[in-house]
Amino acid sequence: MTVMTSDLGLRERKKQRTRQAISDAAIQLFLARGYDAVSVADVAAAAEVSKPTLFKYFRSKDELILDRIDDHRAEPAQVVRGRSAGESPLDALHRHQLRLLADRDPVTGISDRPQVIAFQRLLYNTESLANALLAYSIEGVELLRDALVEACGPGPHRVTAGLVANQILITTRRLGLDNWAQVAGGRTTEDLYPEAVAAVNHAYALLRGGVGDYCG
Amino acid sequence: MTVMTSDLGLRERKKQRTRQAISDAAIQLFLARGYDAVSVADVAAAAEVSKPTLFKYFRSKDELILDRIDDHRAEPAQVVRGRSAGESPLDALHRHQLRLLADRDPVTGISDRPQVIAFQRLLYNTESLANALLAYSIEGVELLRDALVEACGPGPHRVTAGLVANQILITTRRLGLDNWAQVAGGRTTEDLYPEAVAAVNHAYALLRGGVGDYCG
DNA sequence: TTAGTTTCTTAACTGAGTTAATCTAATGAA
DNA sequence: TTCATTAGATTAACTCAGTTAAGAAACTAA
Repeated sequence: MTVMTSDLGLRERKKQRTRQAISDAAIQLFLARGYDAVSVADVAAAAEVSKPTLFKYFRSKDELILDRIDDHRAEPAQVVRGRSAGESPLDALHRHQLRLLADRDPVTGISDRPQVIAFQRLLYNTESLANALLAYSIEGVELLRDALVEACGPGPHRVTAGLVANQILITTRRLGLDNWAQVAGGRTTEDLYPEAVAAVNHAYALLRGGVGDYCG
Repeated sequence: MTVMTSDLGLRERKKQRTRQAISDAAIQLFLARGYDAVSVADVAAAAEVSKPTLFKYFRSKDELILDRIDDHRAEPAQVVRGRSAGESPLDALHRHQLRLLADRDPVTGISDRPQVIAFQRLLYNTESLANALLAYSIEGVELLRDALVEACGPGPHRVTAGLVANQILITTRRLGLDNWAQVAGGRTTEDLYPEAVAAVNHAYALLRGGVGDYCG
């Protein structure tokens, strides 16, 4: 007679709890003392597991943090593929970006939740994490390129779709970084939100119409 | 009576030779056996110095490689600042890019020198190096942004110049990566060169005129 | 309950990077 | 030339990230 508390077996539930315990201990310690001042041994001890166990759940120290970031890598490609009939890929991505902003999604760099702010500070102030995040943010280029090719063809040149995908992703990243810089500088979310919307609109206008008007 | 062999003292000359010896040993071993299969201790031994000495000359294992890459980070900003009267920043950058290509500069991804090809393979096939390279390639954004602001003003929105700088640098990187992929796939330089020129021209047309024509 | 499997711990290891004490050798002034 | 100064190197020992192997503990299914 199995207990009905969960669909998964006890073993699976324990694994989930262990993973969560490690992750929680890591975030808490990193936020309290800083990434570099905390060793993985400290995290393991706080989570009451051994070091090898920690590395069975997380591939590296970086991943203890990066795991907490919602995976947006495949999103742009999905947005392009899932757009409504008659909508252009760029319109769909633009609309999606405004949606994320309205939801105050952490990727946009706009959030007033203190935990989120502290977490982002950790991310952007730790070199190895910031580098990993940059790599992460354009990891989806090929996916987006494929989606664009599907939607619009390869374009007039072999490199077109890839270049466009790159521009879109780096622009998204920059917008997020820029908002974060403002928030880190003390701006409030309410204060910043209209500007952030305008920035997204402006960025998409740049993408669509080019930078020729600005700087020749 | 000082010997006239060099302007620098013996001590300084020895330092230069030591640095070179470490760098040479590192590249040679990495190319022969692969980055991960060679330890810094191996490099130090081959260069006949101690490990702490190695780390006095190079901050990390990565830097043993990255040190060999010509520093192009400040170049875009310099190109913009040093452009001839009447030339737009984008035109200057475009021209500069074609110049690098004509010179078969390694950054362009086009080179038929086997050493360069082997070196690039090492760079792009080693995750930590590829990540570092990505970070490196857009490290000059703020410099370029400042140069653009100087040349064209901040633009119609707070974020404009930064977004444009980002797009230019990521585009340059992508062009290089794309060329490298072709070379790595067996294309010859002569074969590829005209395409690469066309790609640069196309990329700058995209930057100038936007992607709107391609994908809405 | 037990056999079989998965997961955990312990202990010891490799490799990157650092630190402190000690030693060597280039330098420059007497 | 000589010698004190000082920059640079070495040795040895250390911290920390990440891995491996052997065995102990515990969930699962019968």
